[in-house]
Amino acid sequence: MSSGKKQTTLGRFFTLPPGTDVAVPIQSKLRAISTSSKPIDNENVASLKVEGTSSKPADNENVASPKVEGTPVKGTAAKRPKSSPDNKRPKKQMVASYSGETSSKPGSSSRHDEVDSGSEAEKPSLPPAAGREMLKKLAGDVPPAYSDWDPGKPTPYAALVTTFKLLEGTTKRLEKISHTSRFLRQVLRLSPDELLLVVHLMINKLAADFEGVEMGVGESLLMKAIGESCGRSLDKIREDHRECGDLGLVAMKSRNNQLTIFAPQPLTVAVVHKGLLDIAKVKGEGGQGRKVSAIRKLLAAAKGDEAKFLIRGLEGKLRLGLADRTVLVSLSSAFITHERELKGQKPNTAMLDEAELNLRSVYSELPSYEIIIPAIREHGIINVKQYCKLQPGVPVKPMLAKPTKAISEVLDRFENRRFTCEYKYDGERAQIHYVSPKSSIEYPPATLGGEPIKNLAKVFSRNSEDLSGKYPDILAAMNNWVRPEVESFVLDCEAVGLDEINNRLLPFQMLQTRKRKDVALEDVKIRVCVHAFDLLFLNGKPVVRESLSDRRKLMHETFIEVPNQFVFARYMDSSNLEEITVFLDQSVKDSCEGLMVKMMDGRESFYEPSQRSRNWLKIKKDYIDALGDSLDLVVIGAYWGKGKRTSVYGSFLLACYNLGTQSFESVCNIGTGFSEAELEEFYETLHPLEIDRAKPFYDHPNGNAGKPDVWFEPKVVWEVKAADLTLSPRYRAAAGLAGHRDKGVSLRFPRFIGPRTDKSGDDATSSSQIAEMYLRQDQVANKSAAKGVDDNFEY
DNA sequence: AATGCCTGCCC
DNA sequence: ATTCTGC
DNA sequence: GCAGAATGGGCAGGCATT
Repeated sequence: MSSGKKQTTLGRFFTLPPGTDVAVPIQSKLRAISTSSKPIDNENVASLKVEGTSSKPADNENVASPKVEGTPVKGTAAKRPKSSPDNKRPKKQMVASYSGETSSKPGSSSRHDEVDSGSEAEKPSLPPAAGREMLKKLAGDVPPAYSDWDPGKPTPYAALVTTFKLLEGTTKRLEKISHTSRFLRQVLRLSPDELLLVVHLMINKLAADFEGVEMGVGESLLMKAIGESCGRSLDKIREDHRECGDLGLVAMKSRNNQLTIFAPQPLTVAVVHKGLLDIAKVKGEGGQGRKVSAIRKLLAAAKGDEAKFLIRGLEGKLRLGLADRTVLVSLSSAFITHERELKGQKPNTAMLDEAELNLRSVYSELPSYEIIIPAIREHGIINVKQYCKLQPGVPVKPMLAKPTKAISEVLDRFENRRFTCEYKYDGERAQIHYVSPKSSIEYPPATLGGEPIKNLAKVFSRNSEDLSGKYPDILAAMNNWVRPEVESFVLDCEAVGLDEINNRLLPFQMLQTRKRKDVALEDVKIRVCVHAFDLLFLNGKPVVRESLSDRRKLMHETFIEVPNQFVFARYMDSSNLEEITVFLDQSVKDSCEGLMVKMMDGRESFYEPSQRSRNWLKIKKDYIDALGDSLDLVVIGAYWGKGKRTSVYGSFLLACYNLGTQSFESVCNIGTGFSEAELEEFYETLHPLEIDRAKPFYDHPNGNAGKPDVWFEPKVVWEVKAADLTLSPRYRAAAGLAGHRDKGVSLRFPRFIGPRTDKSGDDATSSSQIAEMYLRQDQVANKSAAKGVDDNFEY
């Protein structure tokens, strides 16, 4: 199933007004292939059960191994192979035609493949034929999809929406880039001053993340607005939403059924942007009502698909298969093509590649379109590098890590390279920026119309939010650990909660209770220790293109460790499997999540997230098969899926079994780990088990909040994995047994591993086992060991 | 003033 | 966060 | 392997309701 298909897939009972082009729901087709809907209630099912309950052809790999009864703890659960590729049901052919376009051959590689293929000296070779076709399109042989508006006049919102529709019509990334680039070029040609606005609407942002502009609008308010705007009841809207899994579609449908008396003024990109900004700004008493009426006003001016994308934008999910990274590439192509066009020429492949590499590298240092776009317009995409450099005040996108399933995988990947292992701390990412008042350099403003930066101390989050107001303690202590001669720096760290009494790190759940806004130094209750692991900028110069080995050295020379305030992340440089294993174990004992593994030398160790964002590896115990907490839980409810999960269950409510009270206590929802085929299958097998209401022996809060859309007979059991067990205000599992009067236990990062067809509902993991697993955890066990009896301690 | 619901943001 | 999927 | 889109628990903060 591809994203393009999903976006246009509608619910089972939902129909659109005539003239709306929408793909046939795949589910109906897949369901026809699926045969058996026999409930899984048989106790004596042995090895062949999996086949009995699915439409899969016989396949030796699908034999579920029997499992020791009654021991659903760590690592004992039977492993169930995932469906092998040849099991997959035939996929629907995608209809992705637009103006005579022939799509490129499947399997053909693109120039991006070439660029990413990883050699140290990467000079892309010529792409194969299909790629060249695409490049020609990028270079502008095809006329714009939306006819030109008057130059200098506002960009019609309809033009953007036309592009969005084209994007929905294909799953191919190169085609998406082509459409996007073509439209951006049109904007550059006709209304260049609006390019920034357009790009912002494409990535669905109103301002830089660190400016803290919040929409304050979610599903609830949107449903209200759509209902009011179209004169339909909230219940009707909810019903539609359940059926088509997308509020944008609901809005479009509702508007199309509505008689419009006055033809509204056509929306422009600028008007929409301003409208959204105004909605975001609304605050205070009666604010929600004012937000709703502002949304209504925008909606009233929206025609057809405009309503769909307006609402999707407000919901924060455009579902275009187009996000930051693809826009970045499209933008580079648009600029170079536009620049060449002005000279009556076209860019060749090398130029396109150069432009892309340039923009990626610029964005890597200074991820702010607000600054980059005007700079490119002024200096050209080839020269812009000199003008846009990493600087304090603009948060860098952080390097991320790829999960690895075994230490041996790490060794394979980094074979013959020098690498380092660092503790992976369980806190909050903190990118610390600093410019000393004594600094001789003045940095450009971080935003359009902002002040130049002379003196600054800020903390940014993993997602570039400004956390300075949350961590006044970090900022106030900086003079303890920054050498006085330091002029400026950007430092990548993890802020971790500190238990000073026991001299340990606090669990994340504890750190989370810190206040967030405008915290005064005296009000800090949870102390924090900064664990620094990388240096991105020092004394006026970016160091992201130095090797990690050099960056680390610089970092150690520049800062002073102060116990419990500022330390360097603990690390070990070894390629020895056994030593790494020991270090991993040690990290867990020290309240960490596992290890980060990073290359030490060469290009691959640079800090360039837009070039290769997942160049680091992470290894945690629960990634390793046969390690980590595994539970067998009963499916007692489900929620309707949205977006690409429309018309199947998108997530499920799971429970454990309390042997004493003979009741099923809710543990968690689960929504990841399923293949699309499995989601289809589970809809088939669970739908017949739906019941009107919760069983009296289901223990789950009564409120509307966590109530599933449907309840089930307690028959189906699944194996589920989690990183940790946590105290829960919301779930009932082992309530009271974990040493905290009313709180139950839930799972951190739960994911689906496989069905346990050999188990019936009351064979599920029991409440007491869950309590035991919770109490056994290092952080819980060690805490009371150190502190003495401490069972009434409340988080 | 207390409670409940919603949203955004951490992981 | 974790996981799956098309390219 | 990337990029995108599904989905998790749980907290503070802000508004609405009682």
